[in-house]
Amino acid sequence: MLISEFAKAAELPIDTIRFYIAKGLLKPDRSAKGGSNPYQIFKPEDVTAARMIRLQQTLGYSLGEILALNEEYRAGENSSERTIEVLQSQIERLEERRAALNAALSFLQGKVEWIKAGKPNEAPRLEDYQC
Amino acid sequence: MLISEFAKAAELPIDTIRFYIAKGLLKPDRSAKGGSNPYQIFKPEDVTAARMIRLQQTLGYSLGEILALNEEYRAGENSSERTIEVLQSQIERLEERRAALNAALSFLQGKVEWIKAGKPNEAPRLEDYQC
DNA sequence: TATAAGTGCGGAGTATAGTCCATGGTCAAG
DNA sequence: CTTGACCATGGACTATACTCCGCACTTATA
Repeated sequence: MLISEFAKAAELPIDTIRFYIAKGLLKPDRSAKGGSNPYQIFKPEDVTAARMIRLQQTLGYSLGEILALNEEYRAGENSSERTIEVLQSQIERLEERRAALNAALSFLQGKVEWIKAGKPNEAPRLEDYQC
Repeated sequence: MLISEFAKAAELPIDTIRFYIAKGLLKPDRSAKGGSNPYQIFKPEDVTAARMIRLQQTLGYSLGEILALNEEYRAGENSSERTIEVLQSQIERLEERRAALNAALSFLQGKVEWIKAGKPNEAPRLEDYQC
């Protein structure tokens, strides 16, 4: 897969892909086909990797953190215990984020209920939700 | 409340507070006490507003979006129907975000299970989760 | 072999979100 | 009335994450 095809598959601009390559987040093969090809070749796994990067971004990680997490993950790949540790720490961080998100949702839903009920005395207060 | 006290209450650097004021995200009173005071005066509600901004940030909104959302909210404050519409759209966006987050969690937890189970043939694939 | 389309690379430019600093004004205590 | 702590403003600076541009090279097609 050449970069333009990969860009379509990953739904990312080519420039962004090159930026990720420069940052070390993506590592397409160079010179496949016996060294005659000067272009970067992408595998289907790279599409998954790109999707993972975007997912991690929406979860609030910077590209630097994503690189560190993914390298940490790769480093622990030969030890299942270490891999599980890495995954668990990522899961914990996501669970914290989910808790904050749920608190925000409760807060907003509480506001809706409060308005629908004809504004009884007390409006929901942000401080009452652990956001 | 003067800015240094507010900074402690909101747990934000003074410079960041000033930055938010410049962006229109916070609007402390100017010249309270009969115009004799040239300083910005913060109310407890401003602390709540600051917390809300940080919460919205962790949920992935940019300061520009937060400003727009909050102004939209204020604009609809005289109409409870409009207010509910605004809140509902914010709630929907948060629910989408929660769905993506839950998908990511399932994916990571699936990976842990897969490793713990001694790596049966199929690893969980990101594409199987709507992230 | 010309020509268009695609690729790689370096470097400049942009947007966002702060962060730091110098200057100068204000205020309360001594 | 001076001193020290606090405050406001403008402008410069930083980091992150792109985004765009120009140039040179490659490859497929006519």
